[in-house]
Amino acid sequence: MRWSESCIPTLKEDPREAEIPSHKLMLRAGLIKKLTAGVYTFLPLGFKVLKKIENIIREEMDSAGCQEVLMPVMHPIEIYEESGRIKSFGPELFKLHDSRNRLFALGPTHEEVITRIAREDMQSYRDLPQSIYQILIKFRDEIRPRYGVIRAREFIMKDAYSFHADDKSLDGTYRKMESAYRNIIERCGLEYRIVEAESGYIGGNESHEFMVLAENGEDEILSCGCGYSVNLEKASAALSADVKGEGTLEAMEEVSTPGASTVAEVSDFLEVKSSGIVKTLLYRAGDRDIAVLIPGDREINDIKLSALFEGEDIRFLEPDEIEDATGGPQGFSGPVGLNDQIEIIADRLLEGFGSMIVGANRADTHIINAVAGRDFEVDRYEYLAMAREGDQCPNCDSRLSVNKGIEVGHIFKLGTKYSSAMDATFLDSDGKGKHFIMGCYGFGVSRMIAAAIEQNYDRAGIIWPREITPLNVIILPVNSKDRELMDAAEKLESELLEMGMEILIDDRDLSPGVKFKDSELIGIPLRITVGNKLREGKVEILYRESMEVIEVPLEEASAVVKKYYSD
RNA sequence: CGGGGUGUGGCGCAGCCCGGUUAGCGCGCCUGCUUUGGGAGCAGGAAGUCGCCGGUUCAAAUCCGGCCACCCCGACCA
Repeated sequence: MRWSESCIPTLKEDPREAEIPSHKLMLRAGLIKKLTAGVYTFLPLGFKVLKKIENIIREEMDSAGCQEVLMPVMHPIEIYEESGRIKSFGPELFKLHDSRNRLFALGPTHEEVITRIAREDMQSYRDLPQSIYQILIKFRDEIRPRYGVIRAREFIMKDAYSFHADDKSLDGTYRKMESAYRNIIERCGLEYRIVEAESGYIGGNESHEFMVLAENGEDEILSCGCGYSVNLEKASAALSADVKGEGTLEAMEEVSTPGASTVAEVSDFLEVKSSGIVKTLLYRAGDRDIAVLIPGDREINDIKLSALFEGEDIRFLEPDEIEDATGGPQGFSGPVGLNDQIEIIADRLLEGFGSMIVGANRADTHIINAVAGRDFEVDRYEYLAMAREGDQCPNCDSRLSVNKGIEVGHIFKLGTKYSSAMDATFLDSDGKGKHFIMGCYGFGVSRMIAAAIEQNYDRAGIIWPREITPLNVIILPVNSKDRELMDAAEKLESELLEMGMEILIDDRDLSPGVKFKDSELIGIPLRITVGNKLREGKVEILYRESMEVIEVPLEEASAVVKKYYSD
C-alpha cells in the first residue's frame, strides 16, 4: 500500500472539536472523520483497525459456541410496544416513518428481534441452549454524544443473546462469555477490570461490565487488592469503624445555629466533623414525600434511590414544599417530630451512629444527641449513599481504591424479562410451556478503538498494540525520488508481503521530517527507514513503543519483523 | 432538556467592543526551480455567500432580533 495513493489525511494541529487524547489522535491520524454530532466515517486506517477487532471478536465468539447472524437495522415500532421498551428508551430511540407513514425504529440493540425469532423457531427444550451473535451498527440518539467514537449516536457493537431452559444452563453460557470477553480484551493488549454493575435499561438481575482502564474513562470503578471490583454506581458505602455520629447518648437538645444551613456551616459552627452530622433530604416519590438521612459528607446515589421506587418519578422537594412538609425552612430539616405521613429512610451507614446532629425543622436551629429509635423512628435502612475511595471492601478488610474506565463490554443475565413481556415460550421436558431464560452480551467494537488509544499513546501519537494495528510495518524511504532507495523499499515490501504482513510505503515526495512525524502519529509498531545507511547495505528499524532504533542489513530486516510479530 | 461557549477558504486562528478601501495570518493545497535524515527555500497561484434569515444604516464579518449547527459541564450507555 502506497501512502501517495491512500486516503490518510493527517492533521498537524489538534482539531478544536476534540477534547481527550484518543479523540484528537483519531482525527489527527486520519482514522475517522465527523459527518455530524456523534456520527463518523471510518477512513481506511480506522476501518482496518475496526476489522481487526471484529475478527478477534468473531474468533472468540465462534469458539465460545456462538453463531453469527445479521439482524435488521430497521425495526417496526410494534416490537418495542410489545416489550414495553418504547417507554424506557424514550427519546433515545431513533424513529422514522416510511412513505405509508408507518413508524419504525433504528435498532439500538436487538433483544426484541431475537426474542421473536426464539418465540417462533425454538419450540422445544431440545432446541436449547442457543447462543447467537452479530456485529452490526446500532443507533441511539444519545442525549449528549461525546469523546468522538466513545459515545456516538451511530456505533458498531457486537451483541449476543442466549436462550436457556434453566438457570444452570444460563450460568454456563454466562461464564463462557465472560471468558471470551477476557480473551478479546487481552488479545487487544489492554488492561481492564471486570466489575459488578447495574443493568440499566437492558434489564435483568446479574450483570458485569468490562472496563478498559483509562484516565478519561466515563465510569468510575472501585476495586480492591482482593480482586473485588464494582462500578461506583452499584457500590454500597460500606460500614467501617470510623463512621459514627458526633454527640452523646444524653437527652437530645436543641442548639441555636444562626445562619448555618449547609453541612459545612453547621460543622464549622458546632466544631464537629461533617461526617458526624446527618443530613435530611426531602424527596417526592410518586405522590408521597420521603425523607432520606445520610451522613453529612456523603452524596446520595440517585440510581439506588430510584431503584427503591421503581417506576415512580423522584425529585427533590422545592423550598416552599419543604416548609409545608416539615414546618421549617430548607437547610434545617431533620427526622425529629416529622409528620407521620413522611417515610423516613436512613442510610445503612447510620446504623453505626449512636446519636446524631440533625436539623430541628425550625430556622437557625439544630438538634444534638438525637437517637434513632428513641427520639424518632426510622422506617427502614437502605444502602443509599454513594460509595467512595477509602470505603471498606465488602469482601475483606482492605480499603477500596478508585480507577476510571471505559466500558467496552457488558454481560447480563436477563432471566425471563423479555420472554415474559413478549410471551416467548418453549415446551420443557415435563410437557409444560415455559418462558425462555435469556442472557445478553454486548461489546462496543468502535468504542474499543478509542479505548485502545487512550491506553496507548505518547506525545508523538498513537502506539498500536500489535494485534489491532492497522498495518504491520511502515517503510519510509527518506527520499522517494531516489531510485535506489525506492527499489530497496519495494524489495523489502514484497518480502514482507510474502510473509503475510500488511505494509505501508510512505512514497510521498515530502521532506523526511514530515514523514517521520506522520509515521509516529499513525502509530504503526515498526518503521523501517531506508536512507543513507543503504550505502552500507543497512536499514533502520524503529520500535514505535520504545522509540528504540536498530540498524540491520537490508536482507535481515524481514526476519526482525517476523520475530516481532511472532513473539 | 438546563447551564456555559464557539461559528471567518481544507485545518488552526486574528479582525467584531469602537460599522468605512480589494477580509487578514500560520499551516495545508496547485505550478515551476532548488532541496531531501526530523514538520525545507524561492517565485508564482487557486480557494472565503464571514453559520442562516431578517432588521438598523449612505455603508454590516462588525450593531440589533430570530433561527440553526457544533463544543464543554450535568442526567443516559456498548
